[in-house]
Amino acid sequence: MVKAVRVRFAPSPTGDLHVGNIRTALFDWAYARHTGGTFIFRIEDTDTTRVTDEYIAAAIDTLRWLGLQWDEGPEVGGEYGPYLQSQRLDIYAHWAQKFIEQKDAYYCFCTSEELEARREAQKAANVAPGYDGQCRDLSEEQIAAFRSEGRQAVVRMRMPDGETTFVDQIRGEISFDHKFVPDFVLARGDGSPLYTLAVAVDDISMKVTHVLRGEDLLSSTPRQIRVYQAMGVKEEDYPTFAHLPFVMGQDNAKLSKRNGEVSIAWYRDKGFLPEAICNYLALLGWSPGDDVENITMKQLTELFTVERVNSSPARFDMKKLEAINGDKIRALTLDEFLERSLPFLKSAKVIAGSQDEIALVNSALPIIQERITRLDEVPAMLKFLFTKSFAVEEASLSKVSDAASKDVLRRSLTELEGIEEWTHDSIEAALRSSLIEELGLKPRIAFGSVRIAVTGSTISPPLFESMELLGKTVCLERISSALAL
RNA sequence: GGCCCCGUCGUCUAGCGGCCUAGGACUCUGGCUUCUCAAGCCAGCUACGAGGGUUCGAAUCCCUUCGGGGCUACCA
Repeated sequence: MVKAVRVRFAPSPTGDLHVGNIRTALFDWAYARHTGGTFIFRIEDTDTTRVTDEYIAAAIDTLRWLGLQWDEGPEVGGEYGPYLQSQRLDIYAHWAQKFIEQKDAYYCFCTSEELEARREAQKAANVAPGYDGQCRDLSEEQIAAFRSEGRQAVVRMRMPDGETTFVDQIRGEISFDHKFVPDFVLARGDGSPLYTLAVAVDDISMKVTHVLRGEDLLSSTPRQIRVYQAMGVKEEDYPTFAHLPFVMGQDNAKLSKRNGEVSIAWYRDKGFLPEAICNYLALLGWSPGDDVENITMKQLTELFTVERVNSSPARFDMKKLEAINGDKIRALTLDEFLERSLPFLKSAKVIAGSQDEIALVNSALPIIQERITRLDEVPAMLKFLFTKSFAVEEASLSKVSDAASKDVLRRSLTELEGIEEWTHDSIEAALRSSLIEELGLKPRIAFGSVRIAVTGSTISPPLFESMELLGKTVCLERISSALAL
C-alpha cells in the first residue's frame, strides 16, 4: 500500500524569505499537488535569538502572495498542529527526556569554552573536529557533582559506531561513516530544542513522507535518522529525502543582496508577477523536458516530478526572470493587467484612483502591454496622459526647438485642428498626408517631433493611439506650447 | 584539514551508449518589420573541465585528477 504523500516546507525565518527558500517551497508545493498529497507549512523557530514574529508574518504573507496554498500550517491549522515549533516545546522535551532514559542520549556538562579549546586542539593535531565523548559515560555521582557546581547540561545524542546509508531521491545512495558524525546536541542547557531534534520529531509526528529541502541539510541527514531510530520509528516509516541543489548568485557563490536581490518582497515591489517568479524558479534545478519553458502553475503541478530535478547548483539570472515576466504580462487579460497595474500607478502618484482615471488607464493599457517587462514600468509609460504639469524632457528639448521641427509642428497644428472625429486613424491619416506626402518628410523625423511635443519624450507608446487617448484639446495645447520653446 | 555533494554554450537546461558534425531558452550580435520603444520573425556566436580506461561506438559507464560548493555550532 502506498502512503498518501505529505510534504512540508519548513523555513526558519531569520530574515525575509529569499529566492532559495521560495524555490524549495515551490518544489514542495508542486510535489504535493502533483501527487495529490498534503502540503504542510511549518515554522522552525527554535532559534529564538534570530527568528522574529515579523519575519514569520512576512513568510506567511509571501507564500500567500505566490499562491502556494498550504493544507496544514499557520492560520489554517491541521490535525498535527501546532505548526510553530515554539509552540511544541513540551513535545521535544518529552523526547529528549526519553532518549536520556533510553541511554540514546546523555547529559553533557562541557562548557562552550572547553569545547572550543578542545576543537582547536583537534584541529592542531589534524584530527577530525567533533565532540570527543567526554561526558558519554558520566556516573550519577559525577552528574550530581556537576549540578551542584551549578553547571547546566545539554542533551547530547550518542552516535553509535557504524554508518548511516540512505537513498536520496536526487543524488542516489549516500552513506556517512559515524566516525565523521560526532555526538550532537539535541537540547540546549535551558532545555530548548535544537533543529536536529525538532525537525526529526516533527517530521515523524506530522507523518511527513517526503523531505525536499536544500542541499545544505544533506550532511545533517544521518543525525536526523539517528533521532528516528531513538524514537523507535521503523525504517519503512522514515521520510524519503531529496536534497535540492542550491540557487546561487550571478557570479560567485551565495545569493546575496549585492548581486541579484534576494528578498521576494523586493521582486514584488519591482512589479514581478508571482506566476513569473514561480515559473522562472521552477526552471532552476528542474526542467519539464521537451523544450518546454513557459508554463502555468497548473502545468507545473502536472509536470513536476523529483526524478527530473537536477543535482547541480543553478545560478540566478535576472535577465531571464525579466524575459519570463514580460511573457507573463503579455499573457494577462486586460482586466488582470488593470487590476495589477493600479497599485503601481497609485503608489507612483500618477493617478489618485478616480473612475475617470481608471477608465483612461483601461483604454491605455493595451498599447503598453507588449512594451513592458515589469509592472513598475507602467507609471512612467502612462504618466504623459495624466500629468498636470507637462513639460518636454530635458534631453529632448533640442530635438523640437530647431527650425525644421517647428515647421512640422506648425503644419501639424493646422491639420489637427481641422479633424472632426478624433481617432487614431483620422489623426494618422491627417498627419501622413500633410507631413509625409506633402512635405515629403521621413516618417521617423516628422512623427518624432510630434511625439516629443505631445508625450514629452522620444520614447512613447504608439503616437496616434496616444494622441487619441490624450484628446484633441490637450494635444493642440502641447503642440502650441512646444512651438514656443 | 576531514567528510559529503556537484561539474554540457556567458547563464538556465535537453541529453540517461549509437537519433549529437550536441537541441531549446535567456543574453549578445546582425537582419527583416516599423511613427519611437517594444513585440514578432529570421540568422549568427559560443559548451560536454582535464587525463586515462570499458566498448565496434561515450556527453552518457568506471577510475584518477582539477575546479566549485556544503557541513564540520548550545544556527538552520
